[in-house]
Amino acid sequence: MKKPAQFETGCLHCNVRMHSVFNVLEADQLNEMSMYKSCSTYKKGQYIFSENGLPAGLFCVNNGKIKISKTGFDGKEQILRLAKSGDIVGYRALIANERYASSAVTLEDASICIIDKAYFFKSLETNPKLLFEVVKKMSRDLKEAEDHIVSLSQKNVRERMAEALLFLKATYGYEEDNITIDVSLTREEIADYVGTSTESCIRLLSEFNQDKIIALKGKKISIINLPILIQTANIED
Amino acid sequence: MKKPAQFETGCLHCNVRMHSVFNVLEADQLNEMSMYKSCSTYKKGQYIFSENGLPAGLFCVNNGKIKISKTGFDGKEQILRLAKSGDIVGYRALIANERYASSAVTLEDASICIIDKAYFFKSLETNPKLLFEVVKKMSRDLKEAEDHIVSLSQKNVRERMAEALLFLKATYGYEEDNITIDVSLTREEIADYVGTSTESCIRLLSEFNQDKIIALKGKKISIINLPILIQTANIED
DNA sequence: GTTTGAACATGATAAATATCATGTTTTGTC
DNA sequence: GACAAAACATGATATTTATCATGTTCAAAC
Repeated sequence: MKKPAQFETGCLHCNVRMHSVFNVLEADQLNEMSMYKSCSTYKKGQYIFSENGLPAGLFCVNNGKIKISKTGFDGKEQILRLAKSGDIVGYRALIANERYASSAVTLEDASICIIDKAYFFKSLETNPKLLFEVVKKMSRDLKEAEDHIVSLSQKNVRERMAEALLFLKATYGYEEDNITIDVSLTREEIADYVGTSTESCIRLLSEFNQDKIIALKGKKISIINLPILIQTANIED
Repeated sequence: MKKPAQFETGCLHCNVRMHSVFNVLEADQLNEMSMYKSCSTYKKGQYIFSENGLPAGLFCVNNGKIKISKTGFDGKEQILRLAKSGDIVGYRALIANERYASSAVTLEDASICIIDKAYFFKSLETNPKLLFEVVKKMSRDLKEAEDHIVSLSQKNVRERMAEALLFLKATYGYEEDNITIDVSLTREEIADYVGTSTESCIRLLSEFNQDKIIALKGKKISIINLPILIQTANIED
């Protein structure tokens, strides 16, 4: 695997800063942080960190899409979460002072910064607002995980598949055409999120396609009939 | 449902304080907190809070066992977490300033304190150590939830059932006999944690019983052959 | 102590989904 | 552009697990 290439921009001028936990920092704090961060570009499919590794800092996605997954006992992957520009990645293990319990891999070429561990901890201590931002992020992730548990436990594969497509749409949004989900995942990756076999995933996508709920073009999925998709997902509330 | 009875003890003399997030507080802080908390006793089966309710404060379990669960779209319950003496309950919604996404119900008679919301927030702001304790608790819950996701997604019911028994043992420990898990759950509740039907749960427990992995006496479950149970759970690492 | 509903139990059956097998298409690389 | 490998696709089959049906045991309330 290639070594990530380096690039540097000051945090003050970071284009995604306002959509990240660092939106609460002042200009001087951002300038200080720039001295303790380094940025790298990653090719599609590269590992940002892997299960069991020791956190050296906090990753912040500048650009690109990331999957956070965990390998089950038989080698099968489970995608736990997805990240995009402005998201912090690998924060749980860092804060808990543990080894990584999951891996992060780029879904496309990406540029990602890493903020030095010691500096980040110092920032958290001296800046309660920042800590609170991280807490809010963790709170969202926990809620999402718990919803995923209920879904895996109580819904059938068809419902979960519809839910997964809605989740992808909510996470990455549409392309310019306003119907195509702006991410390319393999059928296997979708299956690894839904918690099913690759074959079942393929079959269900084909069915949705035939039923004119979605349209397929390679790895790109367009949502043709959103109301029916929502209905298929059996969303409560 | 009966109204919980009141009782009060100073937080400074609370017997479970050192096993809670409040272990980082000083004597004067604990005395102050006593003025903003009230304690109640709950009968088995009473709701502490329910889905969609508004948090009025932080619950802290003084004594008793609690299940935190979420109702799926068809009314089926999913147990997300279990709590015991010293645990805080309902903290996620409180901190995120949201309505409860789950319900908490006592599994046995319990005494539970509630700390005033405004005071708790003030404490978090003025005491980073306390906030950090809450963060660590949330971090553990998130990790547990993610492990649960992998388990639900990749393990069969038999493996998950074995895992659930190990989880119950890890959470509540043994009774004086050193083999009986110190909690009484109905078969339905166990099924609601495992993510299976009540019938399958009953069948599997009977099997484990016949295979001399566990022993059943009413709702009490004793672990007879721990190594085999661990093996059945297919724990990685 | 009797009653009554909940919890427990077990067999039979149906449904959902995984697995296996095999073939086609797409994609990336030399 | 040829080639190899990965990804996609689909049918057949096996397995797992839920559901339905029915009966028994247990426990709380009067």
